[in-house]
Amino acid sequence: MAKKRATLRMIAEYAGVSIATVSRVLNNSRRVNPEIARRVIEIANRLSYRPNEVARGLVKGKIKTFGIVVPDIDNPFFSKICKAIQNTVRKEGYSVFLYNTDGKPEREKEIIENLVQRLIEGIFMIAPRMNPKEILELSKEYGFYPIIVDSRVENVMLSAVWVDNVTAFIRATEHLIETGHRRIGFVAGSLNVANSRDRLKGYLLALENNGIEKDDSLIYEGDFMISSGYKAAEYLLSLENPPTAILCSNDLMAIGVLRYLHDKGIKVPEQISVVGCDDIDVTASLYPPLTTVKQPIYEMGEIAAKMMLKYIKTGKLPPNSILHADLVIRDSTAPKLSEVR
Amino acid sequence: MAKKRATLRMIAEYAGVSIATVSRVLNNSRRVNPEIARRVIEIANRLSYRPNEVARGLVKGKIKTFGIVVPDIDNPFFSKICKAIQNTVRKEGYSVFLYNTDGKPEREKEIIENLVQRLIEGIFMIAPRMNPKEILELSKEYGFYPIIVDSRVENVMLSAVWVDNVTAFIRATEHLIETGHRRIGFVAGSLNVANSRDRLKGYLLALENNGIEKDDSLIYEGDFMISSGYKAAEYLLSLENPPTAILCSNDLMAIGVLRYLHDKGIKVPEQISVVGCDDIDVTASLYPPLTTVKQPIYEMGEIAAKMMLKYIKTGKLPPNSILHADLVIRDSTAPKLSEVR
DNA sequence: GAATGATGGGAAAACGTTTACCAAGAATCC
DNA sequence: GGATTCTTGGTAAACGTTTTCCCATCATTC
Repeated sequence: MAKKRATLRMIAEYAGVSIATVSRVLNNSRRVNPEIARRVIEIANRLSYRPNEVARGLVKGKIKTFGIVVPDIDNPFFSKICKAIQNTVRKEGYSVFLYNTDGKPEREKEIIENLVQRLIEGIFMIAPRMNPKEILELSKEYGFYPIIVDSRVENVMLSAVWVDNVTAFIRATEHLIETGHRRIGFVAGSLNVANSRDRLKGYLLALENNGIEKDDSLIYEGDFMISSGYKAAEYLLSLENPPTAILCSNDLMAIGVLRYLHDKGIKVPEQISVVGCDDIDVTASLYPPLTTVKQPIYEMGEIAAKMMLKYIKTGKLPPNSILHADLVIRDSTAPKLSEVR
Repeated sequence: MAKKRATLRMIAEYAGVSIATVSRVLNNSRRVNPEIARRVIEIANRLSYRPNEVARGLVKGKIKTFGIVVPDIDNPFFSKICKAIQNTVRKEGYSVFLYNTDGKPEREKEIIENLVQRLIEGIFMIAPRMNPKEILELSKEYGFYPIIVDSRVENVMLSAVWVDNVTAFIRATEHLIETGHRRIGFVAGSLNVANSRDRLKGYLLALENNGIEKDDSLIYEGDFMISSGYKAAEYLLSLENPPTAILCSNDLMAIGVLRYLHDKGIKVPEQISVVGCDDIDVTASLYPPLTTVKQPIYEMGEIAAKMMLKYIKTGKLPPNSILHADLVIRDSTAPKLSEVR
């Protein structure tokens, strides 16, 4: 059973040298006699020595690890970001702690405190609920380095990567307007999330630019889950004057919308157009394939990871990175019914 | 900037007592004078003291953390398991390291070594590629406690939770047979995964039980991703005598199959029936809603986590847990075309 | 050939905890 | 009232590293 793990001490004893020498050989942090080095390495291999990262962490005051704080790992958008981060930092020998907040702001602080106790070097805050200032303050108080992912931060000394959601949603809305729609339903995500507000803003700006009066009854606040898309569609179609197109703040809610429309036998895009956002993997395989705002998901995670790594190496705050999202037009949007007639 | 974090030492100094006393108060590991205790706690709060988990880990020889090793965190099936594990162990104060293997067996060993260096208490191996015996050996050599999730293990002293895939796929296949299908295509997952082999076995047993001769050309080995489902459908429909139903080893591949059928204008279920497996969230919202083998995904993760926690507490190997998977019949299956005529 | 410098090794402190052991006083027992 | 046990606080070792300092040796320089 579980033999005792090899330690520097053991190796030192076998090799007849001091612990310091062994450490130096194994980290080659200083030149040592090649003959001794050879012997030490040989013994270390024989004992299949693995350094105790915890002990190392204690003396270094930090451990080669980052934290990832994410609202919902079960959301394919977030899981892809996590995958990108994980894949990227792994190459530099970093591990990651994963924490789910279930979108609860109070959990975020709790988690950060926990992570700091573990001497992590940095924290990826994915779509955080806390506002940037609070995060900045905590980062100073506790001494960790935060990177904000998928959330706009301005006028705060914080590194972040996000996509320009306002422009993207102007584009998406205009696509609908161009194809003749004037009553466009909007299914927002939780409005305490900056992205949701930006997407809504893009939608409203596009309406304004095109001289369409905004109608609050066409705006529904969901929570990014399939079920809330379903409810949103139910609500929007129950209006006296229902929309001819529905723009959703993410694909999951768009899937819920499609589901409701299928259930009611309403044809997409013939009777109503639907647009999503994210372009998660299933989106292209839905029926009909969904027109959606394609977010550079993997890229966003990768960039965030690289920013983190760069900061660790140089100690310099990397500049923010603002990504662009394209609209990809598939088969869920078409000219408004009346135009077709 | 980043003030010095409070340590036991600092508290001890302020309170005019020894470090040991402070430690005892904060962990209330031994009775101390209530007056002193009060003072210590008060000071600890004032300095917003957080114990250094790394130092604690070093002396205890372990850190309150588990590792999760998963083939692909971006697969909704796995991400839900991870979420369940995370949610469950969190309540007992445990954190988790997350590692993606991309399904590469050599990465598994590498990751395990890395985790062990970090003094984790246990590792969740989700759908591992390594075989159980190897895992058992490693666990003894390195001294960690493994739990196998979503993979059958028999005749090996290892705790595991999995679902009875053979029975589930007998049921799924028989559903198809009952509705009149005799040429049933099978889209397998990678056959180096035990689950894939079990599902195939269930399919073959059902055919045998019903006197249907097996036809190897109807079996296609995919890799669990949407794209391979698409390719599988392409292949199966190119056969001289194509199947009238397609049974898939997971939902993602079934989505790919549906996608291909839509592209070719083949109606589901009128012209061909499709069955998936997993019942991931989108499944019910596809068009048509997919008939699928519903896996108790969250439950599996939760049970695994509870087994782990129990082991940590009692030191006793919990017995394996074999879960049942139900077929949920939705709209993607129907009597074979010829029966309808 | 003495002074200087470079090299390579070891001793020990440090990181922040937990905990075994010790000591002194209080409480209990007969 | 003396012996024993209990209580409660402190001292210091231990966990496994890294790293600073020091020292001995040897080479180099004038």
